[in-house]
Amino acid sequence: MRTTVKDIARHAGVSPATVSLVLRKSPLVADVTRARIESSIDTLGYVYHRAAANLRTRLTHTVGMIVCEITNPFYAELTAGIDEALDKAGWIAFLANTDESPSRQDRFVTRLREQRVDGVIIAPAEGTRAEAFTRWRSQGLPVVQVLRRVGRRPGDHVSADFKLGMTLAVEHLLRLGHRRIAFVGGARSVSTARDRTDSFRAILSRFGAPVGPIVACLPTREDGVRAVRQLFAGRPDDPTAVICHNDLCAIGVMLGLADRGLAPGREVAVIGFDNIPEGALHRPALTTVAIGAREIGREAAELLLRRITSPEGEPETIILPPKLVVRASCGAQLRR
Amino acid sequence: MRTTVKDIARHAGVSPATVSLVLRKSPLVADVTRARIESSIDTLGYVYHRAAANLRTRLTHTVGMIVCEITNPFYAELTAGIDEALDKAGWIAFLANTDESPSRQDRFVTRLREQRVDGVIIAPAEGTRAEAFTRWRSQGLPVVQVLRRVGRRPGDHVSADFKLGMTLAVEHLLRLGHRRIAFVGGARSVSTARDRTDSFRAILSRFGAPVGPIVACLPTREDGVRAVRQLFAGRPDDPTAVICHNDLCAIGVMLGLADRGLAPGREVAVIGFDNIPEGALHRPALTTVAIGAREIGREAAELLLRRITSPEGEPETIILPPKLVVRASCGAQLRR
DNA sequence: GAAATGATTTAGATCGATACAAAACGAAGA
DNA sequence: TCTTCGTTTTGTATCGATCTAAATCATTTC
Repeated sequence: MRTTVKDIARHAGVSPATVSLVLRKSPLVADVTRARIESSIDTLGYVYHRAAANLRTRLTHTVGMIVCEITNPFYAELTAGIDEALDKAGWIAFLANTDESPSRQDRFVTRLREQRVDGVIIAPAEGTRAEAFTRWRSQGLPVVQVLRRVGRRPGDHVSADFKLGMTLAVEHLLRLGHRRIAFVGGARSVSTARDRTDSFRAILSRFGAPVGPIVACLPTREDGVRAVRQLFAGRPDDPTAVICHNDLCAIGVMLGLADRGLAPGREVAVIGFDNIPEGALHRPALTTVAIGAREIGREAAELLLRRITSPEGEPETIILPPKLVVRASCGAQLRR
Repeated sequence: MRTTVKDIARHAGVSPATVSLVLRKSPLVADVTRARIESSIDTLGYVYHRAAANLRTRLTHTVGMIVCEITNPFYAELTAGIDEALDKAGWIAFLANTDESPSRQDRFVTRLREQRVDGVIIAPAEGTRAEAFTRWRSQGLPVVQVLRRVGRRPGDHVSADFKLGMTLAVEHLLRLGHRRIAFVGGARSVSTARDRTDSFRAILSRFGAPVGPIVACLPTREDGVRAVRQLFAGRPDDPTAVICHNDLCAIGVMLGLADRGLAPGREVAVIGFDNIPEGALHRPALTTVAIGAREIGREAAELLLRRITSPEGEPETIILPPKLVVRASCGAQLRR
């Protein structure tokens, strides 16, 4: 039998209502009474039963965190950022890893709503339909999208400026003299992939440079290795530089190049996106467009908490600027 | 105003009690009635309020998952395994990332107990005191430790047989003819580190081989690089093989060796622990003692669910056998 | 046709806290 | 001494489901 507010009340010789006031740190209670009750709480080893309280207050102080792929270091970092910000505010998050399955994602959202989470942060699984978001919103569930964006309707969203990131990467390569620049990672049906592909094309054309080949690639090291085989034929018009959807493929591409006897960073420039720790220590060290995953996580958590306290506020879109981190894989040091 | 059991009861022309029976899939309800109620549930768009139900049933169908370092790919994989098994059983987990801080860990446990989780899976932060576990257990909170083990008291625990793993690694190197084998990753005050260091010593002595130097190293790539500087002096009695606490340091060691002009896999053999994806694609590919992180996660989740249903059962210790995955970094292919 | 049986359904208390309105108290002022 | 007023405390209904024991109801049996 667990100790409850009633037990404490009896022990301290007051009413349950007063105990409740103390628990909620209300200023109404006299100091002597408060002290007495607090000592009762200690001696009885009471544990606050938030779920019971929630029944009346309608706030559970919990949120859901739905991630498409927790084993990707980038998303691991994102969840760490979310967790950090929530912890600071005294909240806590359910984690659900969808592994890119929209049906798992649906199931999780249902489960989270049953638990009455106050809101959800979601990096949508590939194939999520915009309809899902309008449904959740119509059910009064605050939802913040991170990174990927589904649908056109305004909604809370935290991401990075991938267009700017791509501009930085392309400009950098053009400045280094590259004219045959390829993009690896095109075809996926998520906004973050489309953003990058589109702006890759747009920026190259804007600079009057030829738009190099675009090769589909999953965001994995393995598929990066594979993409190299598709991209390099050993002909004189092979690309001299490759921009990759993310660091995982970039690392794959570097491995694939090395397998083919092409030295990344010397014979072919490689640039990734994300700036995962692994890239900094790879040889050659990976030049990359740094997307602050932890920071995006923090911002998303803070935005969600704002939205929960004011559900009727204007939707916010927070786009953080990326930074180009120049290391060895783009050959910049070399040409100096 | 949310729809409740009462609303459904009114709509279907029955009592709330009957609706509750339908929600719990009780066989007591007549088929016609059940159908009618289910259609009411659909038309009213009812969402089950699990938290309210929990108040009576004492089971929340939630667990806590406390991880010491979510950004380590190994632990990311572990959480994916836990999440997978819980999902299958219809449960869901809170995630808390302690970043190796025992005080954060304490705070999280308190918060989880307030949420009345039915149990906790924990990879304890470095510096966790055994007293914490006895406290939690005395409070009736089922706790399963994963990997690291704190204290000597019997308790539920899922891990891998690191001693066996170390044996496999050492035997392999001895068979390849190595006599000067070093261990990188000694000093941390967690059981998984002690296990490895101790059995490193024990096994080498058992085989009558000299026990090479043991160098402290954090489980990061960076510190692996640093350890190399400490270990290799360019003298003839430098080690010819290095076994590392985990794959992250092993990769660091390989990078450090390359920086020094020593080819890992040819001039120095390197073996890690964990088998994270990154290692398979590193060049040279990393030979490693594979610890099935996802599987350990699944086992831990299943064990916790068992413990929750029978709190008085005997504590279980599940130790999964590791496997040596031979790739290029140990030079095995070379010597054939 | 009454009694017994089994299948369904339900009233009402309950889980553990909070919200609200009202009560008790003590000090100050008339 | 009696009001009045501000401070503190409390009784009771409530959140949304479940549990228990008891009430209906439809059959079957004698």
